[in-house]
Amino acid sequence: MTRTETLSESLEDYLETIFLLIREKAVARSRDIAERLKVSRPSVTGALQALAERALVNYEPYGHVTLTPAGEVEAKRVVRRHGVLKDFMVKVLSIGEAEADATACRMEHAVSKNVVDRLVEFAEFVETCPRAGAKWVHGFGYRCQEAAADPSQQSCERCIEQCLTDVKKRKQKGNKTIASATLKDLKPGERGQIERLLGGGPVKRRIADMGVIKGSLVEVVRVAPLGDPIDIKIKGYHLSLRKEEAAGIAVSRLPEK
Amino acid sequence: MTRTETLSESLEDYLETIFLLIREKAVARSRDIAERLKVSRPSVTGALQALAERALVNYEPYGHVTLTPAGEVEAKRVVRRHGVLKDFMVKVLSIGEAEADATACRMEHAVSKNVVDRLVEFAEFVETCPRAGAKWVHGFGYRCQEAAADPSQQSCERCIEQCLTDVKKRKQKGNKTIASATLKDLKPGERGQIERLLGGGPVKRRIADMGVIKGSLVEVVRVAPLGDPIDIKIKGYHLSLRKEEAAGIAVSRLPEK
DNA sequence: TAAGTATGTTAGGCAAGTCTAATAAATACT
DNA sequence: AGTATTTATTAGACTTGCCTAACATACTTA
Repeated sequence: MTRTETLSESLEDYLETIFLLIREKAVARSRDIAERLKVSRPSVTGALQALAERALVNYEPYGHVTLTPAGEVEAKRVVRRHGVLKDFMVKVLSIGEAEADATACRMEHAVSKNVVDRLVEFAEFVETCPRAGAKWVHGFGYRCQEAAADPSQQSCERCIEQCLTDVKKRKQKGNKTIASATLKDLKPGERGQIERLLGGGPVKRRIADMGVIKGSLVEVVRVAPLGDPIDIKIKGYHLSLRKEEAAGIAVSRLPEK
Repeated sequence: MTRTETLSESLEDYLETIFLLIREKAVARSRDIAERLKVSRPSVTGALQALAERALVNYEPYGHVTLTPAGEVEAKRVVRRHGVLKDFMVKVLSIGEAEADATACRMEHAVSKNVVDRLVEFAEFVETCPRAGAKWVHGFGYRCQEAAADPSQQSCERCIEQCLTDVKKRKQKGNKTIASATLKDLKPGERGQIERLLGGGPVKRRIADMGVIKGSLVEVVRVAPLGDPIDIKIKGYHLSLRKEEAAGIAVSRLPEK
């Protein structure tokens, strides 16, 4: 009668790894899990049994491992936390990929949904607001030391003026392009800001459930060979859309980072 | 022959708690440690023994617990990580005190010095750069939604213009005040930006060791009754300065958050 | 100063998570 | 098809970190 409601860090790791392996290689073999997690094979077996007991994976000895619906939900939550933390470290804090990944692995067990959401919002804000923007963020170590070194803060003034002209430019250009682009038109790696959700089908519900509002950032992760389905990332969530669905989401393109 | 080099999360927690208790109440009693950490008394004894084995605390049965120099160094590192993470969540992410504290408790074991340092730099940058600033950060959930809702981005433009005039104002006022203030003049809670380190004594070395440069943020945490010593926070480190030492650090006052 | 109470320690047990060594099943290769 | 090899599992041991119960020491105060 081992009825543990909370998932230990260790089990979260296993669940995450299983999810990612299934994504990547279609099946999650015990061997691969052990390798990724740097543990012995028997440890994996033990974890699998524990996860099965909690009804998060379908497991039987020597059989294939799959996630139950509940397990998938849980795994996605962990994966999202990991991704958000890593993204934040890489894009905002300018930490190297490898270190960000390793740190995210350890941090992902510690943060609540609330903190993750704030992190996403903040990162979006920083990358979106013309007063900040990706360039500003990446220069944070340099530009403002310069400003501090110069008490008259000339450089800050210049910097802000530059920003102001950027906004004006964007404003002019913006009015032309905004109406035309939809999510379907973006290429992998491109990012956009949501303008409107046309057609109120289940898609609208699905992404509205994630707290997506007008102005939220969306990134196209992958587009399948025939343009269908389209893999997107919104607010740290991954989502798969059919081509027609993506066509119903009006976005304005965002400049590459 | 238990020679473990790395400190477990659990032991880090004990070390941190001991350090804080000594700070607050002069002595760390087993009872209080147990209460803070929500563990039983025997668990504390066990942890104390483990820490003593690692030469981080001076411990003998029924005796007072003190930190060894090595233990103090380690404890300070943990405390700093905790403080930096919490500060970031509270000040930048606008997370509530309680949740930020609890989350920091769990995250503090996961982040490397590098990440902590970047976090500090970024938070300082955000709070210092006139293009961002505390007000901007706190409004991040609101101001830019407004901007996004309005494709012509009028509000952003206004916002930036406001920022520009702020800089001009600060520039005028700044030239008068900068020269006069030193760290000794700040009251608890006030923050300033380091202008110069006058006199090259050991203090200069001590704080220069922490990566403090011209422009770094400094916050006065506590001033003892007679103005000596002064407790300050720099780059997430806590430091105690004598009055004369503080007088040798020229700062420009920063507006309250 | 001699109970009586608060505080700290030892002993012993339990759960989680890991390991190695040995065994069983599945897959691959003549 | 039958052996070889790879892959997965069981068994058993160890560590960490926690607990409760019982015992030991230190402090308090009548």
